[in-house]
Amino acid sequence: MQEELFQRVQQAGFRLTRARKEIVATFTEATRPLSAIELRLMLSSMPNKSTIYRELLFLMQQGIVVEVQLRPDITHYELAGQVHHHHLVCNRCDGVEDVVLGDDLHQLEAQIAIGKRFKVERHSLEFYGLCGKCQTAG
Amino acid sequence: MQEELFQRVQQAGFRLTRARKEIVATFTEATRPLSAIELRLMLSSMPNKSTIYRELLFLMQQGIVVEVQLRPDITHYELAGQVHHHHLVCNRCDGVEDVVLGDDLHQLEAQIAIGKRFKVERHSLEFYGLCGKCQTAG
DNA sequence: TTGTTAATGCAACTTGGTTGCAATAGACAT
DNA sequence: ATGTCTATTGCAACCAAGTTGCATTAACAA
Repeated sequence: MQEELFQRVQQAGFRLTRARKEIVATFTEATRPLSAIELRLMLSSMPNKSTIYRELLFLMQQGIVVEVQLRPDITHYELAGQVHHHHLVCNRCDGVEDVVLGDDLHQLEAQIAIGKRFKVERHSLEFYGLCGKCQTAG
Repeated sequence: MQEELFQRVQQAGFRLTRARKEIVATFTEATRPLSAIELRLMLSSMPNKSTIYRELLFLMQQGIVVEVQLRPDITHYELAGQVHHHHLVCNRCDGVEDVVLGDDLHQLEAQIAIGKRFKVERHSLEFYGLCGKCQTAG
């Protein structure tokens, strides 16, 4: 899984550094989007913050991770190429869950293209509320 | 229109200051969401930036404006209580247009509440792409 | 007009993120 | 193994959006 990504990076002429490998590994194991700061704390080598940001940029350019904007002021990142999905963000514990929705949104996009003359390239859809745990936790 | 909002503020025991009036007026006239910085530049009194941020917080607490997150790192604000709508954000000129969608999303929310035990409080949906002008402008 | 205190300006601060540059370390050839 | 080349790193200084403490100002009621 990560091996494939490692190869891809190397075949594109880039190096497989310790930080890079650790970051890719962390994303492939993560079950939710991570912020740059969270990510840094999860790495045993604890690279400099500029390394983290540069690496995230690099991985985005390589199409390995994508940005997701879950909160104002904090950009999160997740592995690219997953099944197209959206996020359930708990307003209490900040937990994030994925949802896979039907293709209604693609129909919507088509309608918008026609009705508004706006060519949709991507959309972002986030649901905010209370996860099961936080609903019962008073 | 703004008069109603002015009264609401005053009846809640708060003052109708120059900045506050100008900000409310600017939002009622705006045809798109505004960032704090844009807003400040639009005000003839050019208040201090802390005033702007404090005022936006105040207006949110009063339920007069709401946040919308159109871009990473910049929070936009628009008048609350409008017909529920979403945004078409042009990736080229940064222009923003509104769309009013059917109630499919509310059905989705209901389904999520049941299927995922997640109680949706609000959602945010933004479409990013090219507006009509930018599609033809090469 | 005056007193009370909400609201403002200012300056210093916080935080997420960026940048220039010298030092380091992958990958490849020897 | 060793050296060379240059991608990548660390560091320190920076930037921009947004926040905060505090003294000053100005709504508004009396």
